[in-house]
Amino acid sequence: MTVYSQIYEVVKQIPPGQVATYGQVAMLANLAGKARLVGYALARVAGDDRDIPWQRVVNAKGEISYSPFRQGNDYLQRSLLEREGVVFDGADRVNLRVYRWRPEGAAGQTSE
DNA sequence: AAGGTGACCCTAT
DNA sequence: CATAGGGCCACCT
Repeated sequence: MTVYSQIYEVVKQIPPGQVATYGQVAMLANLAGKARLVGYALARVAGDDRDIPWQRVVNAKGEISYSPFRQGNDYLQRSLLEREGVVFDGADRVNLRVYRWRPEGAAGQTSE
């Protein structure tokens, strides 16, 4: 069992049509403040393990983290999300206010 | 066994 | 809003 496994477990829980930020996943995986590890962990699994919906993890801005190391997997990520119904705005970002995953009983949804 | 590496986030200017 | 700087580790060879 590794720390990364914890991250994967959290990512696996993200429901279709919704997204989570690296920081959010880190927090849920008990790694608050170590958002980078989430990215690093996913980099290790992308394209190798389909059991993990890595596509549903975006950065804090709601954007996909593009990187040359991903060899286009970043663009694929966008396609996969759009296929799930997630819509990107003119700035290539998703509205986290709408698509952000809310684990279990996440309350605090009074208005807005 | 040590070091390089790699998909981030937040605060202040 | 864009840029700059600081902090964060675990995994693989």
